Amino acid sequence: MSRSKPTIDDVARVAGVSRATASRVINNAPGASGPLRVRVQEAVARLGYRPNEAARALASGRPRVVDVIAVSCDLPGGWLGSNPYYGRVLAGMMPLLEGVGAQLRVHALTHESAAGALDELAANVTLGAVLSDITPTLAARFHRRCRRVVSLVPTAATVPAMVADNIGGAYAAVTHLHRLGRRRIAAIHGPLISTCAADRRIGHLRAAQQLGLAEVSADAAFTREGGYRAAQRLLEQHPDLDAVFVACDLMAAGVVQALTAGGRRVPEDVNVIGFDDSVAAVCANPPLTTMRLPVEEMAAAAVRLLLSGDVPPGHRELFPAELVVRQSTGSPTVG
Amino acid sequence: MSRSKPTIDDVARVAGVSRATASRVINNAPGASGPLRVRVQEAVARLGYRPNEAARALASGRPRVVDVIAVSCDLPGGWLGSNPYYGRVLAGMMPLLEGVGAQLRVHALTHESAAGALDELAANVTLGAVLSDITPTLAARFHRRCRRVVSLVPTAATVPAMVADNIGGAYAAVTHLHRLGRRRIAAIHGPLISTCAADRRIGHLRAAQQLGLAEVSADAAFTREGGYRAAQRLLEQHPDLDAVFVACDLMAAGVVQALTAGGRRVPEDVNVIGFDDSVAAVCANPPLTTMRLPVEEMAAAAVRLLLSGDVPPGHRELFPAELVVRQSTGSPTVG
DNA sequence: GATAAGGGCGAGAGCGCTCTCACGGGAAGC
DNA sequence: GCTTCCCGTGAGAGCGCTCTCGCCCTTATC
Repeated sequence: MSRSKPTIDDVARVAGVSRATASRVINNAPGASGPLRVRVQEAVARLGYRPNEAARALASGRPRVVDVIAVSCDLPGGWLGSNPYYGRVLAGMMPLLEGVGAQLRVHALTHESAAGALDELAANVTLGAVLSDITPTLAARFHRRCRRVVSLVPTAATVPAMVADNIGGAYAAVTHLHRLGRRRIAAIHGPLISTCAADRRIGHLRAAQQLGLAEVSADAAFTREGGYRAAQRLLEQHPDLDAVFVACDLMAAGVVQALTAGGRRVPEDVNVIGFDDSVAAVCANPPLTTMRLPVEEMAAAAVRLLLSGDVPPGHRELFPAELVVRQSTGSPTVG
Repeated sequence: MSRSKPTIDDVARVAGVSRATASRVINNAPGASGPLRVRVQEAVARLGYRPNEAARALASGRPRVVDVIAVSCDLPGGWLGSNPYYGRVLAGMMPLLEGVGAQLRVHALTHESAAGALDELAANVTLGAVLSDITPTLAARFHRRCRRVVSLVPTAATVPAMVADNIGGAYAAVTHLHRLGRRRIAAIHGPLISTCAADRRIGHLRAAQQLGLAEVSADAAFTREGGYRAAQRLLEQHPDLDAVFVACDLMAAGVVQALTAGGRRVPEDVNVIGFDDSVAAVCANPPLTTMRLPVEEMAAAAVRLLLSGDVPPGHRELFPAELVVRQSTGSPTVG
């Protein structure tokens, strides 16, 4: 049937060679040469042959797929739509995968469905999985079932991870505000379930203690609304605050809005510093000073480790957070 | 070997049934019943059996995978990291795919590599492909090679599409500004290569003509920087403008910043209206009035069509853009 | 000139699963 | 009590590919 897609057998027949030789040529493997190579290539071109991924995966036992897994609190995929952070993860992986002809599969799970779904996923991991958001317990469980996995957030010690220096970043952020002469520095932290948020909290507390600052803080979800409301609360309780350290840019954008709405000028009256350097930081007005996380680099490093085939348990690389100064802390820098 | 993963044969042996029956139970297919069902399920649980996706895909001839394809101008994946729009596409598809146990594969292509890569992809499309960003030519080519495809942007007429009413939305946006009493309305359009941008331009021009407005506009890339610079240019040439229609929120966030930097108050001096209702719109300060596109719904509708199995060429559904009023056009609404 | 060594090539056995088909036994119909 | 039908079950043939073998022909070695 000319209707159905050509298979490698068709190619072999047309080229007048065996299926094995056709396979060798198609995969650029040694052991076939000269005129046969050309004949096979011609046949491929003539038939418009494209290898079937599924068959290739089954026969070789190692499909070329990297899975990205995020466990979020709410709707499956809710995070992807609202938090620009995750886009950077995918963006960082893409060029590398492109290079080796691997594919990217995205899985968004809710906490309820996570346990079962993760087992299912673990059984079908091929090149490897990247955990972009997950709790330590679930990560450890996943790692127990599948070794080819790298986490992008701090988790159990055994799980290989490419993690940002959240503690150091938060510490540096608070220190920066202090250096600018701010003394009544409040903090808005993320949800406790997030290990990133927990680390940023630690960094903040450490800095506050060392600098002798009062520990003024509020908790919020990693959303703009969360930041907005937390800032309102903070403003009520501490109307004289002169700086806010916010654990995520999305929240920080809300904080700036709340401050403006509350009659404060940013940065003149109150300095704001965010975290992540996501699109929310540059879209805020004024643009946010923030701690840039090399998310793309971390994601790329995770993929590189997975592609290397050797993912030692406990392997951990720490990526520094870098201060990006924009206008929300008083710099004249303009985008 | 207890080392290697259990197969369906192992399950069948342990359960004391045939492979066929095991398959029936595992897939919830009719034709197996009573005690056998239980025995198979017990065996599955005991062995920790998980079906192999690749084998399943090969044998059934229809792997459960939906591909999302975007062709961007720059780096592979660059768009994903910088434009929150695409996250919404993925988020919209996720719940539906979850429901049917299908997977989501993401492909980010550059214009150079697109042609060849698209052919490759078209040959391996299974449940279907969603084109989230592509030129009409490439879309038509893809559709010629693979019918199971839906575009989320306006393309060639033959390609099935779930598209937003970009023309009507832009028209409504400009009309809204006019209704607020604004008369010196400028526009910032997106790149010509984007059909969405082209349609929004048409809508703007149509409204400008009907309302008797001067056609003041600038072009920019769909980025915050692009919006910022275009606004600066516009402000130089037309310092008296009192409103700006911007073809995308990301640009609009930059526009607000440029206006603020140029000493204009938003919304008092200049009204700004964006497009998309992305995270950039709510992060901007003041939050942006914008034309909300039901991106998630469009993406979901695309998936639903693909899952239905019947994707008639030329099929097209138009999704209305909805005005979301926030502060950048003077409303007192606060997030 | 005989034997060893090497490399190109094809035959064929799976990879783990789905699905068709044929079989057999119990219920229904006469 | 015999035929007919139906439904639960198992045997087995692939799905399209990779990869191991072993064959055979060529080249190197003594």
